[in-house]
Amino acid sequence: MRRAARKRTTRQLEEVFKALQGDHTHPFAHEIYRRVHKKLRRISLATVYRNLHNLVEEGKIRTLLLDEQGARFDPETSQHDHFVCVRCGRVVDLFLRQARRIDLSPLAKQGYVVTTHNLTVHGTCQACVARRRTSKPQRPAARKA
Amino acid sequence: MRRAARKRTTRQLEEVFKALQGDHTHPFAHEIYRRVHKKLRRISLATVYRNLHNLVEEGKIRTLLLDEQGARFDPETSQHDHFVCVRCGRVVDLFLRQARRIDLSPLAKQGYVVTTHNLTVHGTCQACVARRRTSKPQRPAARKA
DNA sequence: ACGTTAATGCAAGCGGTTATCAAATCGGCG
DNA sequence: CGCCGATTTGATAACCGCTTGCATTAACGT
Repeated sequence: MRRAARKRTTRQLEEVFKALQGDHTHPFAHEIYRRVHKKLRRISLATVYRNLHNLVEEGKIRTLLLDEQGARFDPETSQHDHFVCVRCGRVVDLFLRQARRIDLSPLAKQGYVVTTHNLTVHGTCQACVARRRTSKPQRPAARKA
Repeated sequence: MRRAARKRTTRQLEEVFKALQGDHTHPFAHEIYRRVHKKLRRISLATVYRNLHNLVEEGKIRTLLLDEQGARFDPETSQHDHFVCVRCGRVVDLFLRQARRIDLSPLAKQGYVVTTHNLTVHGTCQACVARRRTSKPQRPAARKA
């Protein structure tokens, strides 16, 4: 269903946006709800979702679909990539110089119109490597895309 | 929940595997169910999911999480990338020579252990470009990761 | 301030996926 | 080859993340 453009700026929208500012943890909607709920006790999860979508539509934040756990949200809208730790689920921003050099011109020559591209790297983060043989995965190790 | 390794080979498993052989459309589970159901009229969707997971675990097929529509399955297990058409939802295999040159050694130097990486390109496919101004998107245009 | 109408909060609903469990079936063994 | 225990299946309910319908609340142009 097509969503109409936002027309008003509500306290709820502002708080959802603020909850993501300066955040680098790529939280899920329920975590953003948790944060905003501290300020606006009566806000509902549906409103958080609606405002997240509004912000995405306006290009103020981005949606990340990195694993089967659901959508994450990222206030960093510039082109960058992500590393997903398959043990703890942590997501880290990557700014790989080389990755930006991916040559998509063969696609253009075939008639494709490219709008975006995403690179996601899966593996084990430093912290989880360190405790690799001493503990179990933090999450039901995400199957990767 | 941890899944035990498969111990028996059933007709259902074989048909699920065969339904994907030679397929390049990256179907969803329900489409695979539809195909297998023609051969095994009594098979249930749950069995299709179970056997898809078995095959993924054994490395015979791959799971693709490309958009919010759910998991797709791919019999091509060698390293390759994907193009997703945001208008019609079609997924095309990409074998980009340049993409394979992505240098992930900076990650290794920081202590990350890289197991896989996926590049997904979003845009409009040739067919959809051709009819761009004459028709509407085939699907509720997928938000991209 | 007022009124219009968008946005919210709540709860029900939805779609993909997974769990439950009795019944069917696989396959090793006699 | 048929038996029997263990695995897998089929049917269905449950689950989980997310969305939607609707009555109520609140932006904001006037």
